[in-house]
Parts: sequence; structure tokens; C-alpha cells
Amino acid sequence: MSIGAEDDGPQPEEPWPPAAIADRLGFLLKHTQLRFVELLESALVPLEVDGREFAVLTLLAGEAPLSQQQAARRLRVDRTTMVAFVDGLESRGLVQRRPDRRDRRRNVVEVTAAGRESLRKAALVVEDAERRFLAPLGREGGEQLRTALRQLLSPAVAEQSVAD
Amino acid sequence: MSIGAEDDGPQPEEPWPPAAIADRLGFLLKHTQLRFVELLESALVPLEVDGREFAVLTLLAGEAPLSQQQAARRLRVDRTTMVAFVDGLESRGLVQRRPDRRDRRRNVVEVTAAGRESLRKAALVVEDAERRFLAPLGREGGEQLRTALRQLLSPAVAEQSVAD
DNA sequence: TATTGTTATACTCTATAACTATA
DNA sequence: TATAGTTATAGAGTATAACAATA
Repeated sequence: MSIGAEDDGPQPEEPWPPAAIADRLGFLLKHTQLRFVELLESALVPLEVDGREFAVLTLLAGEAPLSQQQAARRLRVDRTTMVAFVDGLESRGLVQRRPDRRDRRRNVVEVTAAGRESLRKAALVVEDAERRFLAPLGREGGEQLRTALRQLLSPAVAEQSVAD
Repeated sequence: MSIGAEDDGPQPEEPWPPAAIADRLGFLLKHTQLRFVELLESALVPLEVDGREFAVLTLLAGEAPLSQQQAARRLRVDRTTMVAFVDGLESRGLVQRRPDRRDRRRNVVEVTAAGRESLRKAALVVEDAERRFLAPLGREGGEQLRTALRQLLSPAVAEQSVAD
């Protein structure tokens, strides 16, 4: 623990975020996302679902019945990934596969009563985590951030950015 | 491609982002980050470095000489990950390991002249990518977003959030 | 011939454990 | 005894390829 014969002087204290990259958008987005996920997952530990499962449940409960691939496309995950999500949720009785009568290749995935109850509880935890995370920005700042991110994600923007 | 005997009616067009989760902060942060990384990496393809190497070079060039572990801690990556980064950059002559005279366990990692030149070119590409990505928010909106993200990442906030 | 769900497989990124040389 | 760098290894998370059932 002691310092050698030649002292380096006071340590520069490892500033964080490092000044040289603290303004790079990639760095800011990556670490903001990482930090929020940590906060969210630790808040969800006592519950039955994690953050990604919460998103799946929210999507499946919120719209007209969806097939696995429809859900996968809307969450921007691979269909093989969706198989694993539905496997996990179904094994805990939170969703149920039902063959689509009109197209028997498809499974319609329905959220069960237990699933809706888990979702309801998780939503409270998620909303609280978001509130705490955004608190430093004030109420207005938090909403501005959400609006800005939604703008960046809107499809029109996507086409335009890629097209350039 | 044709539709079966029983028509489902007009497809609901797979709205994106899906309304049910379009306001969830985790979803917004994740997909904004993903989309920016895609834009950035495709812009960096013609260059000698990718986005993560750009961050390493920027950090190493911007501050007093750093050891591998100091760099790793500041970028929040594992020291074993930093070994791989330095291996890759050194094999292309962009950085150079030099044993620290005062503590011979350490490698000081120096950016070479070639590394600084690659960094200079990459910085132009990165800044242009950021500008294009943030364009939909206007000049002021882009700066507001950066400021908000910086606020969420500042250490004081971290302690406070975790402590709650 | 194309699509849905599925499985097996591979690849990337990151983290853990153990080793060496230095302190 | 502890730390810096390294290697080998294992674990997420995700994507690709191939297959059966259905359209």
C-alpha cells in the first residue's frame, strides 16, 4: 500500500467521467443506459420479471394479441430470442401460447391473469426507478429528455439519418 | 405472399416504436444508443479504428500518460478488456507500451504519431456523425440532450441515486 | 416457394480465476 | 501481502443455419 521511494505526487484522483470523452455522445448514451439498467434491474430483483421481460409483457398486454414474430419485430429482437422469452414467461405461467386459428403456423401469445398481476406490480417499480433516475433533471428536464429521445427514434428520422 | 381465404383486414402496420413501451426510459435509452452506434460504426468503417478504439485513443491522447489499468478504470472496462484493446491498437502501430520506470509492474501506454493522426481523422467523422444524429433536435436541443446526459452521469448523482 | 416456430450452433462482449513479475 | 499485466476460460446476449409444419 505504501508508495515507493519516488513519490508521484498527489494522485490525479481518476476523474469521472474523463474530461477527454465526457462530451462524446456515444460515451454519454452508453453509460447512461448502463447506469439506468443497473438501477432498474436491482429494483426488479424482488419481483418475478426482469427489465426485458417487463418490456415483453408490456407489449403483449398493451395491444391486440400478437404472434411471437410480431412481438419480436416490435421489440427489435430476433425471433429466436423471442422464443426464449416466451419459454421463460410461459414456464412461470405469465403468458400462454395459443395456436392462431387463421394461420396455424403462428402462436398467439396471451398474457395470463398472473402475468397481468406481475406486470402491474413491475410497472410501479419501473416507474419509480425512472422517477429516481431522472430526479436530477427536475420534472421538466426529465420530460424534455424523454421527448428528445422519442424524437431521435421516430421512424422518419431513421430514414433520413441513414439516407444521408 | 398472397393472403389466405380469411382476410385479417388491413394489417395494423407494426407501429414503431410500439405505443405501449415508447415512453419507457429503458427502451428509449437502449434503442437510441443502439441506433447511434450503428450510425457511428458505419461511418467509421473506412477508418482504422472503431468506436470503442476511438474512445481509448481519445482518453490516452488527452490526458497525462496513463497505465492500462488507469485507462480501464476511466472507461469503466475490465483490465482484461483493456489488454485486448491495447494489443489491437499496438499491432497497428497506433499506441506503444512502455514500462513505467517508477513502478515496473505498469505499462504506460503512449499514442504514437500514427495514432494521433488516426485519432484526428476519426474525430472528424465522429463529430459529423453526432451532428447528423442530433440534427432533428436542432442546435439547442442537441446541446440540451448532452447536458442532461452529463448531469445524469455526474458522480454526485450516482451516489445519491444508489443511496436512496 | 415463403413464413412461423424451433433447435443447435457460433460469435461478440464482458467478466472471473489463476499465473508472473514486481512492489 | 497486494497490485499490474496477462492468459485461459466461462458466461451473457444475440445472430445464423437448418428443420418441420403450414401457407
